[in-house]
Amino acid sequence: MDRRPTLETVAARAEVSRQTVSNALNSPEVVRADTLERVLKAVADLGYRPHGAARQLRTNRSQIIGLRLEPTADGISGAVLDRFLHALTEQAQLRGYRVMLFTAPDDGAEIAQYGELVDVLQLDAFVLASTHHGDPRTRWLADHEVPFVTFGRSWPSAGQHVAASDPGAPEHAWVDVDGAAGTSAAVAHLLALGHRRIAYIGWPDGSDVGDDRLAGWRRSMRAAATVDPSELDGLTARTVDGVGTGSAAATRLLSTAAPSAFVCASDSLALGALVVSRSRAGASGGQVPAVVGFDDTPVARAVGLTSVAQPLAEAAERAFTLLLAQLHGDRPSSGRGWAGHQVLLTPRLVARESSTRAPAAPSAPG
Amino acid sequence: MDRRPTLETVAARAEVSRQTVSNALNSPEVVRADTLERVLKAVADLGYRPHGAARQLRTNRSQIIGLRLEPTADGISGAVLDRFLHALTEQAQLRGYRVMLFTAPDDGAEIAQYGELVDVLQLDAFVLASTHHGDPRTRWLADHEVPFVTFGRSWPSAGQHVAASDPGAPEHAWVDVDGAAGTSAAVAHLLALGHRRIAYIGWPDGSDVGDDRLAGWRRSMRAAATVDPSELDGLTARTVDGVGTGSAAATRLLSTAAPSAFVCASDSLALGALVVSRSRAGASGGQVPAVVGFDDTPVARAVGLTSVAQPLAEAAERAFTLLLAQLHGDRPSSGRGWAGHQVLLTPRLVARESSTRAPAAPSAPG
DNA sequence: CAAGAACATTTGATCGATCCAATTTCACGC
DNA sequence: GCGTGAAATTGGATCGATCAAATGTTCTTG
Repeated sequence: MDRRPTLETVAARAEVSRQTVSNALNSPEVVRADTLERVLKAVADLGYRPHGAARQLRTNRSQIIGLRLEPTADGISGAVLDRFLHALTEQAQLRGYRVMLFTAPDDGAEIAQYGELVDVLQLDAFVLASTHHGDPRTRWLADHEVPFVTFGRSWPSAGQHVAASDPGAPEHAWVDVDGAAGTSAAVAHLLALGHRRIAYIGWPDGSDVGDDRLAGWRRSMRAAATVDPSELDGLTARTVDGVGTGSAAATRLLSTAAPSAFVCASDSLALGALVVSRSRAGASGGQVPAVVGFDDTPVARAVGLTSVAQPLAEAAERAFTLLLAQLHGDRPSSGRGWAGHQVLLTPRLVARESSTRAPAAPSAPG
Repeated sequence: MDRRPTLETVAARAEVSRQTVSNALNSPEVVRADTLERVLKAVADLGYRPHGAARQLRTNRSQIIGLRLEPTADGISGAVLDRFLHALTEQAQLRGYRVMLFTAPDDGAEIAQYGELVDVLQLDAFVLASTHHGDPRTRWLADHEVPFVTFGRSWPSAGQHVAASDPGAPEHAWVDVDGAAGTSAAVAHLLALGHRRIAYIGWPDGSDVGDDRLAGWRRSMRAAATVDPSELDGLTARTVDGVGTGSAAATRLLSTAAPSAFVCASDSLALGALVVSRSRAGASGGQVPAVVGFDDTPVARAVGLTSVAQPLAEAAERAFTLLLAQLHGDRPSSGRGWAGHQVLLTPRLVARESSTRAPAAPSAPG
């Protein structure tokens, strides 16, 4: 029964010292070419693999990053974080890191977990799902100088406006997807199909992400000017997320504002609108209103719903790159904070059967 | 700048030796009561936390279990593993373990990852998603004596019948959900509602899980005898998973076998059947066929689809318990293999609006 | 009250890597 | 051939815990 090889074992076989083997693996440039070759051969022959714990004990780095698994998001869009997680795991693996999971019922417990994970397992960094301004979690991490990135902007707290005059040095690194650009693209897509009265079904006021998506629709509609700006409010519905609520909102909008298309803040809402749209086809024999959702969840693919897809693989990659920069020594500059460590990605519209051409004469119903 | 406290630090403060502190934390029963108290106070005062890497270096245990993140399951049911993962993480955390993720494009790469994770990070065990008989992954793990559990039975390989005469000692520990019991419960539910002609929409032959679910429906239908056994084949549709294929199958069955209800192998198929059912209501004004899905995914909840829910939290808990047994020394017995280390859980039916009462005179349409 | 067992605590070695300083080897110019 | 500085290599100390065995303390008991 041979024990697993250690540095010492390899050293003996290559007839060099422990340290030279270590150098050959970690700083090959300081080892003479022929020695290097000999050492690497010994490593290969013995199938040597460094012992993580031993290395960690000495270097104080675990090569592990932590991620909190959110309490099962029961919306349809739970799959979003799932895909992000997958991409992140892949990225980490590719660059010599691993992802460790943990759970916590609330922010306080999450912070307690940070402490434990940093002290006991020496996790090198964390990735957080969306945070808000002044979040106790980001504060804790920053205070303890633990590198981290968030997926989702750190939105300014309610009431605090972001003005050009407010330089507000960024508090941390983040990666996010431009929701406004997404709904904007949805509007552009529908306009190109000939739609003019495009309604919006979104979430109640107060959600940063929701407000952002609404803003994109609104901006594009104003720019297109296919309806009078005063009509925009009438073309907007705001309701809690869900399929049923989506259906209700769509029904209401159809009877009060006669839109020929819906842009929705989520696939759940869109699915609700889609059901109403399609049933309308059979019932009144008229044109089926077009529907566009958000997040491109599996459901969207399944039911042929046009949806705005977040570039999750790229988000994960950029997030990890930002982490690496910190792990390699990047620190916030005193004046500008974490300026330059933010990435805003543009989502992509995936067109499917749910967004069809508009009726021939949309503004003059015959 | 104080360094973080070590055993030595605590020992000094409690005026005992290193080892006594270690004992106080790991085997309190060997430490005298008053000493114990003094030590624990010092631990609390200093906020001491053991250093994971140091412990691991000595004990050869990482207290980490590995789980491969599958390449994003793009079906609707991807959420199933997601919820299992969450429950597993929680369980592990509760019992002093952590979950580490990794990815691999295929079985070979997965095995390579095992090697790396076991050698370098000394993962204590693995949890695998469903496996088949003679799976190279389970063989590798067994050969290397790495504890593991699978979520999903190890089905006998094709062509090999499971007979009472074939003792076939179980090859490993597993936890699974009884699919047949699930579809059986669905049939019972529908029978209770007065349905007699209950059709089944499942996957093509060859999938173990699929065949199991079909068997449950078939068994219950034979037992109920509400239709002639010869009709059962006509009430069965088998198609690849998907919403569109589900719709097609439902339409076909409705015209050829006139069922009043559908039991489906997945929520995707069920969603397809549901769309057909509901449109039929409006079109022909007749009774809406009932539909039951499988997995109780978020979509089912969203659209009001009755579905069979897998007890994922319990599955995770049992899986972890089986792992712990192995981590605490359980080994396969020479004759009976891993007998006794299998858990088959019964799923639970979640009734929603999609399963309604049958027409008054189902067998005598008027 | 001494001898021996049972209990409590301490000490030194060890896990396998990296850090750091010391030492040896090498290349080059004079 | 030798001194010199740079390059290459080495050996000892160290990270912070647990193991194993030795030592010290308390409790029985004849």
